[in-house]
Amino acid sequence: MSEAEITLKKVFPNFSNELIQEIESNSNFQSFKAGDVIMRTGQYIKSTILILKGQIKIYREGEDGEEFLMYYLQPGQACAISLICAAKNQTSQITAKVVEDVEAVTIPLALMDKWMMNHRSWYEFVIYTYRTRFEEVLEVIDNIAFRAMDERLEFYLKRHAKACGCKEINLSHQEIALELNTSREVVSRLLKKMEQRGLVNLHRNQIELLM
Amino acid sequence: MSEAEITLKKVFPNFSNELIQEIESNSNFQSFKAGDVIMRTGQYIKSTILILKGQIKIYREGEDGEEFLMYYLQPGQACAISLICAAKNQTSQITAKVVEDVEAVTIPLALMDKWMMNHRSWYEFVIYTYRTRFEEVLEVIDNIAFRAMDERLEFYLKRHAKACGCKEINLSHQEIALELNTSREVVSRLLKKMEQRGLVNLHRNQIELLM
DNA sequence: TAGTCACAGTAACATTTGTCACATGGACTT
DNA sequence: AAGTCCATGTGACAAATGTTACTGTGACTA
Repeated sequence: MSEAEITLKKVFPNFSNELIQEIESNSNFQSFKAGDVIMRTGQYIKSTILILKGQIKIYREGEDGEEFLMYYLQPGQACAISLICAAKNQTSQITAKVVEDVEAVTIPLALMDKWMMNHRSWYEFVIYTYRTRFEEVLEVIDNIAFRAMDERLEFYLKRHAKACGCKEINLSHQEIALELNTSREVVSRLLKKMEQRGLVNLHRNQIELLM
Repeated sequence: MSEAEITLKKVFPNFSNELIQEIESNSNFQSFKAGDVIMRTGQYIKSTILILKGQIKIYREGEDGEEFLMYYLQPGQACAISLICAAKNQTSQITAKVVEDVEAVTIPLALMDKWMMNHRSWYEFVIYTYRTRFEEVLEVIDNIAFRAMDERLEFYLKRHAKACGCKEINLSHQEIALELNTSREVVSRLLKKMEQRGLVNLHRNQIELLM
């Protein structure tokens, strides 16, 4: 096995060996820097991306440039939207921005379709991806439909902590406000209340979760 | 061709003849009355449903019984969530309620999975369903994330008119409020403003769209 | 050291939305 | 006709959120 194949196997343990070989011989290994925008609303989707390392933020863009967080992509995952849209020659309805430097494999559209038929493990991966993302998006809807900003903020912080695997969140109030589509002042206000309730400790550019 | 096959072919023109035969010989034709709840949050999904006639409302349920409209299912469509969840033995995260009397075909889980591999037209149908529903859900997110209640109400009315194919919407303010997760008074207030702007005419139990 | 900048805190106010209370008016029943 | 629903209209107020304006503070730099 080549080194690339070993990496793939580690990050995507459910892929069959034949599939991994196909990926390795047909795809591009690429790197992206934090801050890069990989995909943008309205762009045509020509390929999908399998994440090997790093983190990508998927969000919906409002008319005035608001960013509304949908979910994070992490190693072992792929962008559900690109998997779906790729089926027909479609433009993206979301924006993908690199949060932590990323190493990834890009897979051309044509192959994906072929693999669905030929590789059971690819088919299962795609279905699994659809399902989990759909669920995640449903949860997002729950939050904005049924919950007030204070609960949404709590949910956001927990999700973020889970994504980075630690209790210290290094974001400014401004950045959080953007992702929740509210204003910095509101975030400050609510965080202050959370601090009074003993749920967080606030520092400069850092929020320490106590939950 | 049997009568059932002719109906299927008419409502699902893209299905291959072999697929239609398989559906006809393996599935149950069922009817549901308006008001029936076909699927409920937390229930196990054992089958999916292809709609032949009528209309079904898919919504998300809040903790206190709020109903938040996701989308409508119509003839020629299937529930994306059931297609997805069916892959693994999964509980439903949405509720499906019949709006207009429905005739439908229920398809057991096991067959769906088999057909994905054997029938190209089924595979394409499933992928298409995923994609369009995902897009619809993204639009819903846009609405609640970026828009205020007045815009959401307008959007809701337009969508409803489109679904029923007419300009008269026969819903009470109370029903609309439920689906937008707000209160009747707010809906009344906003509708009144819309009437003043010449966008609608208000009658008892009916809203006439002028847009 | 002084200046600058980004981040955070906060008071005051505006706006939107939710809630309560009550009125009106049509449709239907008795 | 009187009574009873139900849908709707509306004023008054409460609560949540958005906005404006200003302050303080730590970090960095000229």
